[in-house]
Amino acid sequence: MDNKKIADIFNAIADMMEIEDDKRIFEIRAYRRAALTIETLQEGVEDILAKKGVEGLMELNGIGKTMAQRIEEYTKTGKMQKYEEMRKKFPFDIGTLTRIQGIGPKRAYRLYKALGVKDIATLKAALGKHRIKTLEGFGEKSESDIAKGVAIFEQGGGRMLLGTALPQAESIVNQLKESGFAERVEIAGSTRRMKETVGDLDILVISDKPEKMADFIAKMRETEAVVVRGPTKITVRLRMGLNCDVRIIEKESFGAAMQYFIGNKDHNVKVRQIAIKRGYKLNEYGLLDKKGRSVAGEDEKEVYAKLGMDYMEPEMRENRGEVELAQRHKIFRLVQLGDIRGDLHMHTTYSDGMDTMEDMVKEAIRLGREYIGFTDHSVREYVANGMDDAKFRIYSKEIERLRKRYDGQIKILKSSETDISKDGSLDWSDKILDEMDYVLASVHTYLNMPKKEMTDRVVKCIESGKMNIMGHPTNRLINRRPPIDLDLDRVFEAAEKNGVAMEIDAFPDRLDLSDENIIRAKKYNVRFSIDTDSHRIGHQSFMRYGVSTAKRGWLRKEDVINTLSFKELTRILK
DNA sequence: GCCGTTTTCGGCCCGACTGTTTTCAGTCG
Repeated sequence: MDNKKIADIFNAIADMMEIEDDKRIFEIRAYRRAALTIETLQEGVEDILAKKGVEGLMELNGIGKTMAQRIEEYTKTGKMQKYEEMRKKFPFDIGTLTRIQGIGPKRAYRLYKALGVKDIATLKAALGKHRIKTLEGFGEKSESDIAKGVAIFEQGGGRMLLGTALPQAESIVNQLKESGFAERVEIAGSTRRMKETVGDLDILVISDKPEKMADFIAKMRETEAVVVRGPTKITVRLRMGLNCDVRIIEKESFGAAMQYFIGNKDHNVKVRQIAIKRGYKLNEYGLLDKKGRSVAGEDEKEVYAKLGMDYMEPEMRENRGEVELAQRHKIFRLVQLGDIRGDLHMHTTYSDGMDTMEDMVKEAIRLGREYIGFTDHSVREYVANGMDDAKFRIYSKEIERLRKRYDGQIKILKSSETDISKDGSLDWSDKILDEMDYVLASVHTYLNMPKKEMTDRVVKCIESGKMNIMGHPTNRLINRRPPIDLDLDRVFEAAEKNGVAMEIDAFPDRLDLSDENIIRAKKYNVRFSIDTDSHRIGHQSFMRYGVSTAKRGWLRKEDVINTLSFKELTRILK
């Protein structure tokens, strides 16, 4: 897939144009916007070109004729003329240098001109000799900031899993609430939108003691260092490796600030454009009329309402059509955590789980589940201690024992996470499959099969009529393993025809299907199952990540099979 | 360079903080 590379090139072009002539700001922005679109695209640009040509690319947000042609040029020749020409004028690794905190295009260029800095290695050499602080416009502080930026860059500096970042954010929120200096504390930013990975934490606070609040934040046990500190904003570097921005907001502006700091950039740009069309100005302090008087600000819903829009949940605010929907007053209710009645994917000590079946049952009862399904691995999954036929008998007996023991408290379904073999068959005999209440089937082996073969394998299994749920359909691991190469449209089409549900695996490093792929699957009449894939009792509370991913994919309650009553569920599983 | 319920030209979101300046450029979100 060329997407990442093309996005990097567009960003580099924008950087170089900014050095050359920063008055062409709108052209520069156009390149950055195109880069963002391409980078977050789930489909390869070469696939779009193959299917719909340059026109297909031009349907994308921020991609016009020129950008589309440049993308096509790159996919055909491996080069982009515009970029190659500009590189002659700026022959240094601007893309990498500008990823260092504290270095933008202008400073990168000056470092290159004055000190011959071309990449990280030459930058480190210049730092070692303390040459940077001697340059005009730089000083002692700039040099040490850049040194810190390099250190952060080298230890990864990447985005963190939501499942790691959110608990940290919640812990900080609780501490701020208990500090006595805050009247209200809310998480904002991508964490609030429940994006699968998070680049930093954003927290909004109402406080009438901003100085004391900032002192408190600077001294929290999680804080490693203060990055910036002003009267309304403090940024700290957390020990866990994320930056945390805390903004101190007036009560009468809190809703406007929420609106401003929750939506992604594109969502906010659109909402502000709507404000302008209606004769207002929208910023983090409020919705202001021509005379600068605030017409809304304290309440977020009020801000949207004054703009003629429905309120929408944070998970929707990604500029994927929700703005237009809200203007037409067509925002609908998304599936909620409270709608979930059961969990259909969990492991126990019968395969690779860490807790016993009975402990898992007790935890599920504690969480208020009406039903659960056990899905220990089939024999081929030997690395996960998969069960053979004999072990399945014992597993089966234990499920029956627990059904009686916890009768009236919870319903227990018998299943197995069954391997989809290389040839598309299932890793159990039909006799054993018949004993199960439903079959969850997943790909775990031969992950590198070419697209056509992999798709044939999965589609054959779906069409066998023997499976009910496809477990973690793309088998990606966020930041660690790419998805298997599937033609998802063919998979979803087969799933629709055969009544097979697609799983939304809620495990924080899976979130599979992803939000984007859910949107794609929804074009077909596919249903979904949001499951935790728990391997110990604590994992059962991962459900919230799955539900938020479903919300990000715009799912309603009726799209999700485990919102059904036990009776309805067992009926459709048959 | 993109884009369209103020349309094919003329707009394009807005502000905070820092360092090194002496009124602001650069960076970041």
